[in-house]
Amino acid sequence: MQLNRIIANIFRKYLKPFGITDSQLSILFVLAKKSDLNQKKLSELVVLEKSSLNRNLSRLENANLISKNDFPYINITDNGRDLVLRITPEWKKAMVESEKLLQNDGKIALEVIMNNIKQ
Amino acid sequence: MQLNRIIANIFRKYLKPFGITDSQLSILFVLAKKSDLNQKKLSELVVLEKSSLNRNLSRLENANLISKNDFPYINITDNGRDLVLRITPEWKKAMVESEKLLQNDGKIALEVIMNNIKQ
DNA sequence: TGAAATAAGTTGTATATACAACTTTATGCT
DNA sequence: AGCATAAAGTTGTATATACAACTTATTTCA
Repeated sequence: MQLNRIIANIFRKYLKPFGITDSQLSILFVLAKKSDLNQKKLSELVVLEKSSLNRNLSRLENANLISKNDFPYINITDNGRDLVLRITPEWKKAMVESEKLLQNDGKIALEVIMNNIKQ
Repeated sequence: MQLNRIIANIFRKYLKPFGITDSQLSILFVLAKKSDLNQKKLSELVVLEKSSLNRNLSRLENANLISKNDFPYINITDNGRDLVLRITPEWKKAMVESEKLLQNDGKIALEVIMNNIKQ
């Protein structure tokens, strides 16, 4: 559980300059790939309770990163796509830093999965 | 990051009947091993910001699981040791469930993110 | 087609966390 | 010893989350 907090702190550090949280970035990543998802589907994809998702969507809408205009479907805005592009390098840095930590704690199952995906 | 939430939810589910959070359990685990730690040391061991630790200690003290009597050192109470013994089986269940999820769903969730990065 | 039932979306509330500011305690130095 | 400085501990504040209750939208079926 400590690892959860450590990794969360790492991501927070890298994402703070963009005024966005890791949950919100996850949402943008998904929306960048798929359009016309409703909140139910989105909440399953990003594994956020529906009320938490709903509030994150409000924040993202206020920041003009997503649009609720075509209810009930949620779509990313051009602004949102632009942010995803700009933020990805920082996100990668957070990943690298997290992976280093995970490797140090070799007993953690997470590491196995991360390595698998890295191929 | 989704994995963080999934795992946190699993632990919350198993620990809820005991009225304790995963952070608080981490603290008890450490205190069961080592005595006479001050808050500074403890916060490093459990990787909790000092104010978060401080508030968790207040909660644990209210529940009579730890004692602040020999300031500045924190010690677990007999009550606390007893809880650790009773809670450990449930904690293990949470670990098993977490590991299963990591193997089944974690990979898929991470692939979604990795695909977004490739673009 | 329209009412009942179900699902999706939103809001209310409590809790946990981090950062920053503040207070208290400990340390160092003359 | 006593003052200044640093460290540890506490409190103030904002944010994110989950669960529960509530509202709105959709589906089902007679």
